[in-house]
Amino acid sequence: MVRVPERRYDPKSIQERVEALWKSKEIPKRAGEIRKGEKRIYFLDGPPYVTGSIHVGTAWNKVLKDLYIRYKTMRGFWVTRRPGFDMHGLPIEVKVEGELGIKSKKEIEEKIGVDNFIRYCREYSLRYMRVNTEQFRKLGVWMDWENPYLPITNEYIESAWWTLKRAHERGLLERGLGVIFWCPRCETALAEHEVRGEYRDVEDPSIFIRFRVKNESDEEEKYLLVWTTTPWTVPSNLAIAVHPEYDYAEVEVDENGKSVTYIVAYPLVDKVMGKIGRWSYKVRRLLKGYELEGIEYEFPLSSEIPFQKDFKHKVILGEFVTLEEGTGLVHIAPGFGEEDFQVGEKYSLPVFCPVGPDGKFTPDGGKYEGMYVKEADPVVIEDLRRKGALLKEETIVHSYPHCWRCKTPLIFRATEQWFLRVHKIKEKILEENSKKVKWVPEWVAKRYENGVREVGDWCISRQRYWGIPMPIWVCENCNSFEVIGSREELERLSLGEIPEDLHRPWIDSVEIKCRKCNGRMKRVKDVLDVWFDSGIASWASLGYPSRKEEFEELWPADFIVEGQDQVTKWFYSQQAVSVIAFDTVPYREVLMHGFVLDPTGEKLSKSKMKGKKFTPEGIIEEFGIDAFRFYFLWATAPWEDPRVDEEELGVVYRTLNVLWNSYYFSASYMNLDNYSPEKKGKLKLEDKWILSRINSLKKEVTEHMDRHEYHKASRKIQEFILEDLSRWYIKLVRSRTWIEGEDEEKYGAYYSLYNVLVDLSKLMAPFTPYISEEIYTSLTGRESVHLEEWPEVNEELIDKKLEEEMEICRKVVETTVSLRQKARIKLRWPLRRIVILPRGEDVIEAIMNTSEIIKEQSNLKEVLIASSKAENNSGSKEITLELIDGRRVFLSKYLSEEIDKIGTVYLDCEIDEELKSEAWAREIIRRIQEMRKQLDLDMEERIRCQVSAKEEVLEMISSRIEEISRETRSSEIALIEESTEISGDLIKKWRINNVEVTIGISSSSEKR
RNA sequence: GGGCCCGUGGCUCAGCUUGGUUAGAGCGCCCGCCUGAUAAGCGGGAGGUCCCGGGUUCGAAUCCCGGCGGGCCCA
Repeated sequence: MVRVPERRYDPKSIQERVEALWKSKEIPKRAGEIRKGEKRIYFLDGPPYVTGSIHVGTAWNKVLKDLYIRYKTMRGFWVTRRPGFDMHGLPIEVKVEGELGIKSKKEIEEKIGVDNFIRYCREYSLRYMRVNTEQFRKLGVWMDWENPYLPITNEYIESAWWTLKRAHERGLLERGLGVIFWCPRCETALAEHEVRGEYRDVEDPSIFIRFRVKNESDEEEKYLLVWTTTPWTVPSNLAIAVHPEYDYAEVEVDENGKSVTYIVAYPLVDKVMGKIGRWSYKVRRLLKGYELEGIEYEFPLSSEIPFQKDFKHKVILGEFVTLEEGTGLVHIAPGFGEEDFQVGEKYSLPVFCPVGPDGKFTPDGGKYEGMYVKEADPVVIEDLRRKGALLKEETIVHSYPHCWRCKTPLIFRATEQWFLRVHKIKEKILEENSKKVKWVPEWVAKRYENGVREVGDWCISRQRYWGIPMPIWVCENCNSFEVIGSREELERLSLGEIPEDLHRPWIDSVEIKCRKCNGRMKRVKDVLDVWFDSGIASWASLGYPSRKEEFEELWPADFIVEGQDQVTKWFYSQQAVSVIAFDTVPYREVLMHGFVLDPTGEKLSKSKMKGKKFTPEGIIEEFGIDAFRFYFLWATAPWEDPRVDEEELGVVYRTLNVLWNSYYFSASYMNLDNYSPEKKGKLKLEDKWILSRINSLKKEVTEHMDRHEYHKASRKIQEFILEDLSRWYIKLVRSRTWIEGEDEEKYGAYYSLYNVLVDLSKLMAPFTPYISEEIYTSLTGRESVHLEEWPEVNEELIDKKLEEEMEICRKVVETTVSLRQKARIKLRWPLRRIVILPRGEDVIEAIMNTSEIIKEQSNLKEVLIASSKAENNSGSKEITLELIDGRRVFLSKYLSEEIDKIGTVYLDCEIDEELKSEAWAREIIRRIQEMRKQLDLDMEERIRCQVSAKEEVLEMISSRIEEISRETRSSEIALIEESTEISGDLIKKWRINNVEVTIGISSSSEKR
């Protein structure tokens, strides 16, 4: 039997009840297992980083995943629902440093101890993993929270080792000196992708300096002009690069009576000479860049830097030189710039790098020893000024990379690192990707390909602690190295015991014997880039290669979904390592989602709109979990950027409220009549219509779901709830639900409502798991909607013609009601008729089929169809219409309106005595009902009424006493002369159409 | 600077693929209505340079080109 629901939509109470049900019956667990043995879908969760609380964007991300898992499960698939977390790396280290109150890497080793530090990191990451898990749970996300994959386990670490060994075996792992991003605070290398998105505007010095060309007579002063924004790199300058094919000019200037020549790229002459304040100048001659090659120049800081004293500085050639900024001559410091390094290699320049890991000048830095690079800037500038080399000093605001966690401006620095030689497999990545991966939306594929073409080799080593230790052992003696692929392999080669935990510092003490020279091999101190952790997730989370079965059954992943920032990150890192390990890509379909914006359209993280309001908890507190979920799935296409909008959240809430009201309405009457859904009763036109509509809806929603058009699916659902179910169908069947006793037509309505609500709760289950569960279980008495199958479309019930006819019917009713409004005749007042002059045959048929509905909904006595307008009466207040049955109808007082594609509606506005009396009866009934409500009477309770008004009114209603009693459940209605005192539990004076009416009602003890 | 996406009433968005009625909803505003789903619901009205400028076309919000503004990514 159908239970009576709570009167009001109260998300919190629904959530509590439903949670309790899920818990007691272990529904989430069973939903995960219910499809065991069916076709599998390998869904792979992109691991969120476990710092602090989740934000709205993270919440949306998980809701999208949950929606997919629930939907596919309902469709009959056995979906993997294992969550993952990213737990290693700098972000955690930085947080832990904060908690421990330390500021540098040195303090970790000296004050805290690496072993303690690692324990803290583990504890911290597990703590936040639990925090985040709770937050995800509270979104109704059903993943296997008991069993997440964690990259800090030995099994996962071994998986990474195996992958790295594969890379080595295939010649894709190399040790090399390279100039890379370096964070002087964290004292570690950073990879390109860690720097992406971390550019921000900063103010830096911008200086023009001159280097005097050697071997010229004292008379002739000739200078090479250079521009830089990093003065601290000037002490390390070893060369100046020019583009071989560009034109360079020798520009002559008079300086204090002396002729001085500057060499500048010809197209930049005006700009540069202006910049350095040499307004009057002559271009003496033009040279090609290659003609400048080999020119020696004097280095102004050679007395400050011992290394520079005897070094011969020369002009070299480089294709990378551009004319976009500067002078067209580029200052080269091979220790501090990527291009500098590469061109330096070509010219066999030494990699002079007098800056330590902490960003301070080393003893090689001579005068600058001990200074932090940024502190050295003004000192260098001053020195250059003193030597007459500085021509212009100003500052510029430009975008400059920062450390993604501690926000320190990065420097470039030459160090020895380990690289994955991605450039060797780029083509393979792109080829496999285009062959095997489906991108949603399609255009992301283009974005992805552009991104992959841009990437360079991947520096995977980090000079830190909390990470997967690189499984590389280097011989102290011969410098050869060995890559270890598993714990078992390490055990075989080790000279001692292997620690239980494979993390630093314990693993560092393991030594192995060199195969080449029998020397001792020690592990490199580095840990792996944390992006490597997540990159291998598709197999590491399955325990491969330690465990093989799951991998063989599931891999590659069928579906992943992440934010647009992951296009060149996780979407890429996965493909890169997968091609290294398996020669192919690790997933088949990928949905990219957007970024949540604040109400002003700004990125949430940048948002000034702080406070609880825009946290997931804040929104859920106010609107409930279902509204939160539905809102984000409804507001925009997944791949677009939704703005958090309180009003729109309110709209979604109201939609769910209307659904609840519709359900309450249905369930309370079904309960009253002890209805059971086997009783199909007799289906009327509107019943067939709503059953057709729900089946059409199932079809549409399914199609949208399969295309990941969740916004379209949810909008269709919303439209159905509001337009079809609540605003139309329930209005139509209301009167049938009031019938007492056994009634076939009433059961027809119940049957339709029941089936519609059951199907609807299934369609909505992935979107709004709580309200769907509540509706489904209390209607059906079954265990859970989340153990059910996705509703199948019953094609036989779809009647498109009927749906179209109902559309016409609704338009006619709408128009009639609108005409009433113009005529200022309330809907409560019955009118004689409308006449419709239709556009076509289909309209005639539609109107004939739905005329009962039109009559009832527009409160009319008859609906007539005309074939034509009679002549001569256009423009006048009267009209004569030819009806299709040959009769004629004359309207003396009417209003009309044309409906697009349907025809013209004429509303007869004439009110005769009979209509008037009926109208008055309705007015009185309405007031009595209102008073019953005020007395909070039971629906069944009977009353006694007294009505007093002027005689004219009493007369009008006297013939309708029976009708009034029936509608108001009155055992007695007394009409009382005006000015006579009346009695009752409640007495009220009403003004009806400007007439005073007094009504008194009392509850009569006798019941039905 | 480059790639991709977006730009439609005050606000949030449909429509654009495949050019063709008078450009639609919702929210908000104003005015009404209905009501035993009722601390809800419904209707009507006002409100638009469809970002700007060119082009193609009989006809452009829609297709093409060039700008401007926003988002993500890359430099």
